[in-house]
Amino acid sequence: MVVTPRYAAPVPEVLEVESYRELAERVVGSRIRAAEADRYAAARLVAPRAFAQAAVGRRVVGTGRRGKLLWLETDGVRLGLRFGMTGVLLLDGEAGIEGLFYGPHGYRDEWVRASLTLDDGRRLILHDPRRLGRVEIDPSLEGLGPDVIGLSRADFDAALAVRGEGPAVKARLLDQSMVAGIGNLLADEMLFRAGIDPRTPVGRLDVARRARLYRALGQTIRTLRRRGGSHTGDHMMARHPDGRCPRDGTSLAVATVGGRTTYWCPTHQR
DNA sequence: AGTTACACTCGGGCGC
DNA sequence: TGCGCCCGAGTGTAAC
Repeated sequence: MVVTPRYAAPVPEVLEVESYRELAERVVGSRIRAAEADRYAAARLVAPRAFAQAAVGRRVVGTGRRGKLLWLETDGVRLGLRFGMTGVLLLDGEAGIEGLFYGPHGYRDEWVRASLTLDDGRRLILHDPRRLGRVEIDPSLEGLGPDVIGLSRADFDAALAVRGEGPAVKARLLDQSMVAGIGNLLADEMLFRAGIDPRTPVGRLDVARRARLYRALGQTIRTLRRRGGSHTGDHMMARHPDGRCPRDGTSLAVATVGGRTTYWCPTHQR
């Protein structure tokens, strides 16, 4: 009954949101017959009623994504969707295709925070146990850097440019205004693969380490996308208090870096 | 400039 | 089996 994205990981980072976008592509061409958003999903960005008014009657003509922000392009407005920590996009009632929901929290009707009902009866759903997902009308792309998928070396270098030491490299990777889409898990995984201490000030990364990080970024995106999401990294299984480095067996260090819980290997990440 | 704290919000894991 | 405490993978703002 419910059609799911290719993957619904514990937390939506860019890979998950991209799979939500692919799912949303299925409604391109349909007209929105009804729209709902609860006061949380619409919080501070738009009144629930205003969201419905803006959406109803529009035809979906395309989809777009920058980092973790997804939108539906319509013949009038752009409808933005953010997924917070636990949001998943679902498509309900697609004829002939039966999906099962294997998301991290299962499915409950009361976790539907916003929905768009299409003229053919299908329903696009923002399902979110915690209420940190949001809907938005004409979301601004200001404040979002270039998308991490397919990021060029030039854009990567620009994102890492600093005067002086700058912030910890992990903080910079998580800064959505510099590169859009990297979340905590992807950041730790790419630093793990590159062999770089997440606390290293960006300005202290030499040319060789920048090159390694750029390569690791591309590898991480490609590999985890193929495996099925941002939680499928090599580093993931060791993300617990007594985790050991899958590469050399060292006990992982854990600390807050860039405001997020960070695990790294003190032996090979320097 | 950069880091930290906290707020949001609530499921899930853990300890008792 | 039940209850309460604590954490947090996303974002935004304020304060140090």
